[in-house]
Amino acid sequence: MSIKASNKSRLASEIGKKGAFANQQQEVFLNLMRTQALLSSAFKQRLFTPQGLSHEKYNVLRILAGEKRPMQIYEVAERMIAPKTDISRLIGRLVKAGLVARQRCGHDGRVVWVDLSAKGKALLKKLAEPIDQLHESQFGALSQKELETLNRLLVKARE
Amino acid sequence: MSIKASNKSRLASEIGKKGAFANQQQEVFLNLMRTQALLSSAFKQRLFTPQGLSHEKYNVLRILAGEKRPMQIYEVAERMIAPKTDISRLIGRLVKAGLVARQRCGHDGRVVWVDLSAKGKALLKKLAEPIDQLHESQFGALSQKELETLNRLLVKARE
DNA sequence: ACAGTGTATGTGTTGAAACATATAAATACG
DNA sequence: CGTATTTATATGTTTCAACACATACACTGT
Repeated sequence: MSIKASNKSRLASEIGKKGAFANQQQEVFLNLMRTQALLSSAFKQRLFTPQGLSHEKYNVLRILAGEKRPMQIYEVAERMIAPKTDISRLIGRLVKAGLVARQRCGHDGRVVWVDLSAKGKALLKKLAEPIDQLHESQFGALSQKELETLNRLLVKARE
Repeated sequence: MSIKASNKSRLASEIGKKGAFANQQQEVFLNLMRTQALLSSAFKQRLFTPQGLSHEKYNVLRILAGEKRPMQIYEVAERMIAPKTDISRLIGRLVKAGLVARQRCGHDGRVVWVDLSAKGKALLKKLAEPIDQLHESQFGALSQKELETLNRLLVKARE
């Protein structure tokens, strides 16, 4: 990447004030930010806020539901969309909302197990269909092939 | 989209617990969230936080720099990546940091003009090259054609 | 002129994000 | 064994975000 990068940068600076590549990359970056903001705010407004959820709260629930077992707090933190140092208080808020249960481990006094409560499971069940519908309304215009391409390029940009 | 959507939803529910389309769309959605979080946090950590900037502050500066003229506060708000109701305090923080100047309009007492200060311009100039480099490190692995495709699909998902 | 409506900006308040730092338990190691 | 280090969770503090609401001015029609 380094050679390629320096070539591009040099080329960019030859082309003009801001090179073609820099502009295109910036355009993709802004586009990514905008699309993420729009799609995620639709989730927040239509589904999460009405249920007293935030993106982060929902993500904890989703992770626990996917794992189908109690998890340690740090495991949940590792799987969050964005790295989360402040997980204890987030779990605390979910406990307060009655959506997860928190229990100290007997063997290892450091460990806290977290699991979905019945209320948490019920909420996820209630949200499942609306979530699919919202995804469909957001991505329905993209063909399966386009979705695969988008997936591939998004992963590539992360690496 | 509505017919297509309902077909897909029906098909999805025929396939199983969660249909193939719903899963693929969810995967793209999570992928988008993750990639956005990763790329934007790199900007924050490497470039913005060291300069006392946030994404939102930087975006105001970027918008003003692009426009090359004083703008009204609401105009800035409209162009932010995410809709911003709480713009006054954001501008206030930028004024406090000396990065923009705020001036009441004579004719229309409601209007406030905002413009980059010399310090704000200098900061943007200082950041320009590192920003291009970071973009290059983030998107350098994608060909120009791939960037075009990614752009197109991201826009399509917004519509 | 003036009441009503629309527009532009500001603020009060609550909750959450970020970051450093703290506690507390387990493990490693001499 | 006792001390250091690592691991797991919690908290203190500051800053920011969100939402509703408030102010302040301009315009419109009568």
